[in-house]
Amino acid sequence: MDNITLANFFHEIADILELKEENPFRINAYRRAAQVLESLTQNIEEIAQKGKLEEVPGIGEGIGEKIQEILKTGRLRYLEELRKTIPPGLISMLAVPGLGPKTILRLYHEFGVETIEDLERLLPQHKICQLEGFGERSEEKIKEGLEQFRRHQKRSLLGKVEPLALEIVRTLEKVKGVNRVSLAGSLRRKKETIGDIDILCTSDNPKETIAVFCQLPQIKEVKARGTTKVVALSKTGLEIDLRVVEPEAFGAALHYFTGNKQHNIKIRTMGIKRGLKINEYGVFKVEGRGKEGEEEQDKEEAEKNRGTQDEEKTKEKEGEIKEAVGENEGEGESAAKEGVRIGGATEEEVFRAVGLPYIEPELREDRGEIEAALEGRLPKTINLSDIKGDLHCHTKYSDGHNTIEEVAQAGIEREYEYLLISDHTTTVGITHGMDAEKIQRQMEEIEKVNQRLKEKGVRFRLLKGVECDIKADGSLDLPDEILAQLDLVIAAIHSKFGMDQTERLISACQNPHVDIIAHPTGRKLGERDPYQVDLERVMEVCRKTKTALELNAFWNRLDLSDINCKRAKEIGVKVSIGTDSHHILEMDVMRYGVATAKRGWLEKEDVLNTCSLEELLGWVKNRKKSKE
DNA sequence: GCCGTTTTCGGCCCGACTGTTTTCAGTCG
Repeated sequence: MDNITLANFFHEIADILELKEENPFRINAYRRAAQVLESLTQNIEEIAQKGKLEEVPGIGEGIGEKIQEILKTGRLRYLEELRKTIPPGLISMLAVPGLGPKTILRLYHEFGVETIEDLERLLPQHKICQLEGFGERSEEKIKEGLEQFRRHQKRSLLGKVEPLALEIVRTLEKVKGVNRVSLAGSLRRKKETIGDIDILCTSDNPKETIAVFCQLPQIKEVKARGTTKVVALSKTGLEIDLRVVEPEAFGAALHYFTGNKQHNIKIRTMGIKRGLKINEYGVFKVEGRGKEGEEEQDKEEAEKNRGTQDEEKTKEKEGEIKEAVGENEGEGESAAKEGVRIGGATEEEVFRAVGLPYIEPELREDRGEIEAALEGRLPKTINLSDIKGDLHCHTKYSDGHNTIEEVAQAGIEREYEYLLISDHTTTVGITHGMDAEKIQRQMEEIEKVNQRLKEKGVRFRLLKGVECDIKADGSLDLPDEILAQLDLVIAAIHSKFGMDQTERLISACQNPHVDIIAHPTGRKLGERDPYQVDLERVMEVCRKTKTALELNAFWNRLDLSDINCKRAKEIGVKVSIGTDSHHILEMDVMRYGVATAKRGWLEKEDVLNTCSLEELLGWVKNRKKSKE
């Protein structure tokens, strides 16, 4: 059983327990176990076989036993019992923005609302606003939440969201009084899918900045607006959060809003052990923290309530507190800023405060980066500037838009040393791909272009290649004698996605001419799940045959995924980053590939196309020899 | 349910904003 399927058992338990208003820490334990399972590079089944389940952080005795049961029987009795205790539709309602367990349960008990459809039918009757504790606005908010849910059931893809986000960042940078602007959240971590856009800035005039932001042409509607924070909806229906912070808190806020949640919790917990309080306002030394500190906690409580308490009642208390924290703090922020500030202007200061070196945003997923940082074994991850060429490009010879000459020019503009022309073969019918005759013609044209560039003294070379289809029986779509003439051969699956692809991919790897397997799992984000394949076995064959696996940089694929990249590295398989571009403008998606490689902990030497041209051709030669 | 340089028991990150009520609960990130 794969880790994701297993993780879903625990997500479901957490969802149900949430609706049953169980102990939140217990819920979080299940949630955390699910997340840990999702980010493990090793198959949990192997770990279980070695009896090492409980060595996995977040998995203890209870969850360990449940995993064993699932692996053994494919079922979990505990979950099956749990399911009987609540109507199944309630779980899906948790996904509606603004609806939490309390509201869902209330609506269920008052009106028998069991599904999202029930809720949609109830809304026009205007009964919700008559409930105690609810009003016109609450009902309106539920309606808006439902609309947002319907519109945006799926998370958005990185490559679709990033351009809009950068456009807003650039606009904000020009606003008077704004000093620094940065993306935060999953967008900054370059996660393959994005829930919302988080933007952070510093400003001389926060009020004015917030006012300007709310008027931006990209904004359709403002959902919430305070003195430091705005929640808005873009015209594309995506949520955009803006936070305005003070310059001395920029690093702390950037770290905090970049996440992810588990990473933050670990950092803050490390802070607590050092007598520090870490929040979005900075790093603070708190006297008495880490010990009993009851007095401190009382004070904290009082502080928390300060901004909201009745002025008359708290006058006396307030006098004391103001003395303790200083007069000039903003309302409601004083509690957060309690203690002596020891850092927070930069993210480095936050990490340093807990004894860590800087950790890149792409690594902040609580996948062992904090432990690695502590032990001084953080990877020196790959950067876009390390990429020496694109190893997957299409031209007019199949379904690409540009000529060979144009593609070469685009490669030169990106300061590449080389670029692999890799058009489809004929089996991929709709692409009008290449047969043996057509590819001969293409090779001749590539030679001519290379010759012209050489004469002009341009240090750039087009490589002759192909994206050869792997047929259902594992054979390739071009004869070996043709493949032998090419500089590099990519092989990929484009049909019969229903079958198990393990043997099909393995036989392709074993062909002496195949250098790279493209988009190895066939997934299309938000469209198509990965096909059935035992990637572990394929990777093992790749290691033996020295075949590289592609990280397809196109944002709707990003295949290999970050976690699979990490696994490839562990097994010792090279990763080749290719854009699969069908238009020269698409060649810039390389940055999403590099970001995903970073998220997979890949270093320069793990990636094939960080090699110079000579090294690359040497690698091919050496690989061919070892396959013979 | 997990975990331990604060503990094998008793903690578990921390704050903003909204709506409805007037002191706080709910939700979100």
